[in-house]
Amino acid sequence: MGRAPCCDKANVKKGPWSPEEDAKLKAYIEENGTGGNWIALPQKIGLKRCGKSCRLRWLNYLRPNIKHGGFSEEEDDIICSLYINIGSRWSIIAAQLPGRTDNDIKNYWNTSLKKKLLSKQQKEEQARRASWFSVKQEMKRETEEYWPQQQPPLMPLTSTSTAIPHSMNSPHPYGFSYVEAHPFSVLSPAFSISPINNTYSQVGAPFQGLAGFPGELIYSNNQQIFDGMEGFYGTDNMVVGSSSSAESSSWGDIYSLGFPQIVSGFEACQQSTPQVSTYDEQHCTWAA
DNA sequence: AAAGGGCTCAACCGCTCGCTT
DNA sequence: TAAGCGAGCGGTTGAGCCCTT
Repeated sequence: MGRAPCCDKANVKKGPWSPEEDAKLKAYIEENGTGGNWIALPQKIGLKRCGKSCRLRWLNYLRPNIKHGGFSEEEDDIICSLYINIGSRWSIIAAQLPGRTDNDIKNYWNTSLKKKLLSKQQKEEQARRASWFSVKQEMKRETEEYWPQQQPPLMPLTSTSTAIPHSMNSPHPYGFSYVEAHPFSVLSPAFSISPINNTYSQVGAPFQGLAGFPGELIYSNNQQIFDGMEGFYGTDNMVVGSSSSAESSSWGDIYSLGFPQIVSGFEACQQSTPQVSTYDEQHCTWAA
């Protein structure tokens, strides 16, 4: 058996509110308050409306000090920042913006702000890729110059690799990880370079690099990959590895603009059994 | 001037949460 | 403890407006 309806649907008016209805509702609430019972309220004032509809009308339109439209740059920044950190929790976001309703912010985000943010991120990502490309070339040069012949073939520096900045709580907060984006099903090795200390390490046994070559060698398990993204987007709430909710798919939309290979790769990775590459010292090769 | 496609935003729907009995 | 109920929330819809052709 389904849930009982909150009101008699047959005798309830729907659609836009008339000025008379607005006036009745506003006058009553200003004089008596809601009484903590929205369901009973329309009957008390003779409105053929659902209690939920009255509540919505009051909260989103009739309530004093409501601001409509004309969002400022500062408000945009607050909304974007909160959305990135907590997702579509509109009521929480609205609580940070006096005079704004959750419905208003939700509409504004869906119609304007999302597009604005995404285009901004695309531009920033283009600029970032351009600057990281030169760093990658420098790394390749240094690798070829310093790395001894007998060492493992550490990092296939190819056109598909991607650089990701570290988070502030990373051991090397000002460095970045270098991730081979494809294929993700075979977890590819990755570099993580730090200007802070000049040592190499790797997941599993420590790896002794050459003195003076700054960085560390890691393998791209999920944690390492998303360590960089976490710092980049300023969130520590992101649950990596859980993509079943609608919320996380919207996160994917945002993230994919910044790191399209990583998001698509991560999704592919989730669907496959993770494999860890190991180095065969005898044959000087990596094997999955 | 008219058509139609896109956009905005008020309102609805259905779900979850928390309180009460 | 479980069921019932209302409040609150986020997703979605659709009427009306605006802009382009």
